[in-house]
Amino acid sequence: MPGISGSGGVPAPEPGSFPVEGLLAWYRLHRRSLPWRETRDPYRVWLSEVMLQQTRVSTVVPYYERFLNRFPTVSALAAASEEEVLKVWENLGYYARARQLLKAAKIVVDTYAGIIPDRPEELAGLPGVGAYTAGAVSSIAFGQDVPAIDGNVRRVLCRYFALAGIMADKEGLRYLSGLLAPILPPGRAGDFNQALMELGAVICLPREPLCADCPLGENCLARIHDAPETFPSRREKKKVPVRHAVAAVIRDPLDRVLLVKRQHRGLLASLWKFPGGFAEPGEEPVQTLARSVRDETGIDIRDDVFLGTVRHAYTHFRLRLHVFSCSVSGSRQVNGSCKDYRWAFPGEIRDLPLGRADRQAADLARL
DNA sequence: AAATCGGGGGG
DNA sequence: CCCCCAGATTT
Repeated sequence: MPGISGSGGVPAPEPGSFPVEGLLAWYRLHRRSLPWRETRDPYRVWLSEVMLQQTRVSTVVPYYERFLNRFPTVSALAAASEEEVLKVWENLGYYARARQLLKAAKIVVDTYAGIIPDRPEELAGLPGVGAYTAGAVSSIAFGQDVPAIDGNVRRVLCRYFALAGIMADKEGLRYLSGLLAPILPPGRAGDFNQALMELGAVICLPREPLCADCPLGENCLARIHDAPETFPSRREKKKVPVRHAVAAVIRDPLDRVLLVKRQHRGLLASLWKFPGGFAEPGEEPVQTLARSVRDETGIDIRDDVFLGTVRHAYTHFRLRLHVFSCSVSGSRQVNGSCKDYRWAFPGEIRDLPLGRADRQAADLARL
């Protein structure tokens, strides 16, 4: 069991002392008005929770509106193509969410008769729905008495109960879940969960918590210890490497440009890209250009002109994408191993889903 | 348990 | 530059 740092003469926390009513009252008064709070439609709640995974509220709002405008119901989504969904998702990141959401929508339509299940165990069986999302949808849309522990809730609980450790692994989350179980107000778990998240988002901030305005007040053990910002403990930071890659804007005589579709798994899966790839150790960009384009497409290029370098930060590496314009030397026939490709006009490129870096490369090439 | 998977906003 | 965000999945 994860340790509780109840040293220093501070009494161990009593779950019974948790000011549930105070928190709920604060939430009723201060809750932000957000699009997904105007409804209890399970599809809309589900969509919001998936979009909000590792993504800020302010970022999600416009995507949420646009997505619902395009796919108003789970059956409308289930009938969509992956490329349509990815295009609407473009620049929101973590594109596996979009592909899994589409898969899950098809499952709901095909095996649940279009009815989104209400129990967390069944929800968690859907692609892209983990413990948090299952609890959130179940409690918010269906009023089930289950917890939903996201990063905000984890931080609030770690502080209130002065819990040592990171508490982000399965064991830690199970412990927090056990802590919440006796606190959850029956029939109001949806509001309670959202209240905890809202508190983490606007009061119990990671760096500088606004303790003076906190409805949990003097009961918070981290505040009593006078060190709320030290909970939960942080992961060690690993330094991220810089990786170099090239992108080839290859034009044909009709002024179309060659695009290839990425693999269905891995980074930016199923999005489109310009031909090219990562540099081998010690390789110069021009060499990378010729080699990676030939490897990927079978095409030999000529007349390469350097257009510029796009810098982009991913979670576990930083990218420097060197962009070149060029034309085909010899046959325009694309390799059989390159499954999905197309010669696209600039107008068509704008309608295909691209990652941020490739989109910037397109801008550099004035496409 | 650790790595992977995006992108943007704020300090 | 750094950090973190309504996490899930794979290795």
